[in-house]
Amino acid sequence: MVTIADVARHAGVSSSTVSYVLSGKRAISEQTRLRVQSSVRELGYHPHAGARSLAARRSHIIALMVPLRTDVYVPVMMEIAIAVTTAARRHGYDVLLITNDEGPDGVRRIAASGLADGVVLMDVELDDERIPVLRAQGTQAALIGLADDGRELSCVDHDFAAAGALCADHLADLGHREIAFIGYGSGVYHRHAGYAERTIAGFRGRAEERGLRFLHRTCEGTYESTAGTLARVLADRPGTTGFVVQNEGAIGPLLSLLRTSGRTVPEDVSVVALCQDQLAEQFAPRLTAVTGSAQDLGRVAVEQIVHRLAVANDGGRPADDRVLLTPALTVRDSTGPAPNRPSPH
Amino acid sequence: MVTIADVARHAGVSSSTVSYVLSGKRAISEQTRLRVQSSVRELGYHPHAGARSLAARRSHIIALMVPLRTDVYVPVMMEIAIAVTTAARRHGYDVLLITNDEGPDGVRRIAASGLADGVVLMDVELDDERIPVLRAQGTQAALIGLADDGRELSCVDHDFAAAGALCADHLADLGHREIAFIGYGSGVYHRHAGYAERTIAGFRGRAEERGLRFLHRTCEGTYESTAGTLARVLADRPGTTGFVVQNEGAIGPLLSLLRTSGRTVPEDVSVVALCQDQLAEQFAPRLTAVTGSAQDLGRVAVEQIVHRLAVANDGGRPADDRVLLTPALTVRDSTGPAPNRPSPH
DNA sequence: TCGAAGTGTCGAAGCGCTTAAACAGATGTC
DNA sequence: GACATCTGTTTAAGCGCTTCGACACTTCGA
Repeated sequence: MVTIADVARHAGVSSSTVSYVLSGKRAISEQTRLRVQSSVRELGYHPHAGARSLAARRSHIIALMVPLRTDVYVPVMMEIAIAVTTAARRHGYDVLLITNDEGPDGVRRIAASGLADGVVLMDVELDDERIPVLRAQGTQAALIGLADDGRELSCVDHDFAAAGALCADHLADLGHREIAFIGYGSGVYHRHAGYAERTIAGFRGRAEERGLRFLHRTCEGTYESTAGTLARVLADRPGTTGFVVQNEGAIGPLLSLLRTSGRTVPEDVSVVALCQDQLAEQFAPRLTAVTGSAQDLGRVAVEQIVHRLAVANDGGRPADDRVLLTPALTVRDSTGPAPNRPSPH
Repeated sequence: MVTIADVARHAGVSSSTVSYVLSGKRAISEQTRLRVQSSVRELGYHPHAGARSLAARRSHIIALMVPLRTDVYVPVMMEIAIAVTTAARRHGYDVLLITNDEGPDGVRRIAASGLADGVVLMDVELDDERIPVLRAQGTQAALIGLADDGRELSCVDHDFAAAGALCADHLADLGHREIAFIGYGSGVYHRHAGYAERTIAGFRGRAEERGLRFLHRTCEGTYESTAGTLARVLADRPGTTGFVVQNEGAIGPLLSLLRTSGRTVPEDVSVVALCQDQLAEQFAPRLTAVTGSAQDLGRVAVEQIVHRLAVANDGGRPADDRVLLTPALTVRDSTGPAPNRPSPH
């Protein structure tokens, strides 16, 4: 193993000089700096992470707590996790992966052992039991999802309300008057999952402003469930010409079922999906979709933590910070003008 | 921060005694042990990870290198990552997430800095450039996927050849004689991705033994691509009554297209999928599928590393180890006896 | 010309832990 | 009763790094 002392010897300086060259915390002459840097390269020196974290009391590790089982679409979670990792690397941090089944104790363990300098929590619930632990330990954290009580915390999330409103606007603009909102399974709403509630609230608000009639129906995302939901929608509101789908699993079945029932998209009915663009592109027809960037979510969370750590390190008290990412609607082939046939009501 | 000295003082012993109680590396009287343990609990002591890794020269961290972009179905990757994490915790390890875009340098960095004791590599290619680095650094590793040269390495993967053979057997047993194998996009085969090649080889071998005629066609997994592939298959071999699908993205479109073209599943044609059970359950009809456990993949990889570390720590030289997990076929509603109508050739 | 201020480097303490070696006391052996 | 053995505990030496304070040297202002 190559140590800082080896580098120092090789460059003919003291080890503290090598340390200062590497950290940039003190002025070092150009000449010395270059000599040290070339020794580092030549010897393939990498500082020992444990020694560093012991001496500097910072591990340069961010913990990422992912939900074990989730109703969040898994590829999106993965995208966030990878974005967190690459963003962290850009700031000189590594990412420790921990699962939610460790619960609040996991947060305690990571923080108390100095394993991580900060924590990114995914799938935060409105009243999350990990949050009091963060406060008690004084651990820097960024939450993906909005907590009930955001005091002294950093949060980032999609602006789901805006996403819902975008859907309503788009369909209203196209002249649709009867809309069905196909949401997540009922369990998600019973848990009061923030993203689900905020989306439907945003949609409802805008739909009312624009004078739309609409129905909100839950759907588990399987073929059978989607078939049942669709049948009920068409029975209750046969004049429905617009669909908003938030459950990724329901999209394929819905398109299939609409086709089978003799409705063409977008001539007879329009479909707007709340899902990532990549998924929206995979269906036929390609779906008009409202998307927020999962990558940005991860990146912003990391930047929030890095900022909090910097402030805390300078003896400051990081302020709370709440970022909502604006979603975008991309028009594709699944939405068109409302058909002219008179609405049956 | 609570240190080992605090615990020692609280329990009225020396700090080395506390250390020995915690590690179990030396005999400690029952009485002392209990006293120390209760002090640990009372003070909420967690050993400082950096100090521990510095002194013991082991970080108790396993690095997990995930592919950045992949043709592997993302939820499967996530399942593996989570299985690695939970398995690692069971053995007292944490998991550091690193992305493949760091490449071989990433492995070097992690190993040289003592950040991780071992590395799990996902999505290993037949001739992977990270492997020479592992050998050079003497880093313990487990590969998920089979490397070209497995000397002194631990590998684990699904037995994709057996999975392919299972598909052939099942369709042959049902009396099908003309089969189409819908594979991954051509890029996957050009890269000589092991799992794709081994599956098709296993399928081909068994198909020939059982006297099946078959066609292997690539498919990118989008709706358009699947439509094109299916059209060509039906044009070339109109008598095809059995389909094997390996590309997760092609399943939905294929079922849709078969229905549209007037073929019912499983009365007219049978479909076997190579995908996880959870996905197979989501379609209508529910799919007969061949599955290997992604969780086992992660668990075995961790066990391999933990074992290698234990052997290496005792001064031994870990042997190579290659585990192939046996896949299972679950019969559901998408396969049935071949129809009686005479095959047109 | 002298002291003050600035610049670049070094020495050494110490971060919290593990572990080899020493040691104290009980127990067994001849 | 002297000595070896075993058990349980402590002492102390690091592990490789960061960082404070000291120091030597240069530059500057008065």
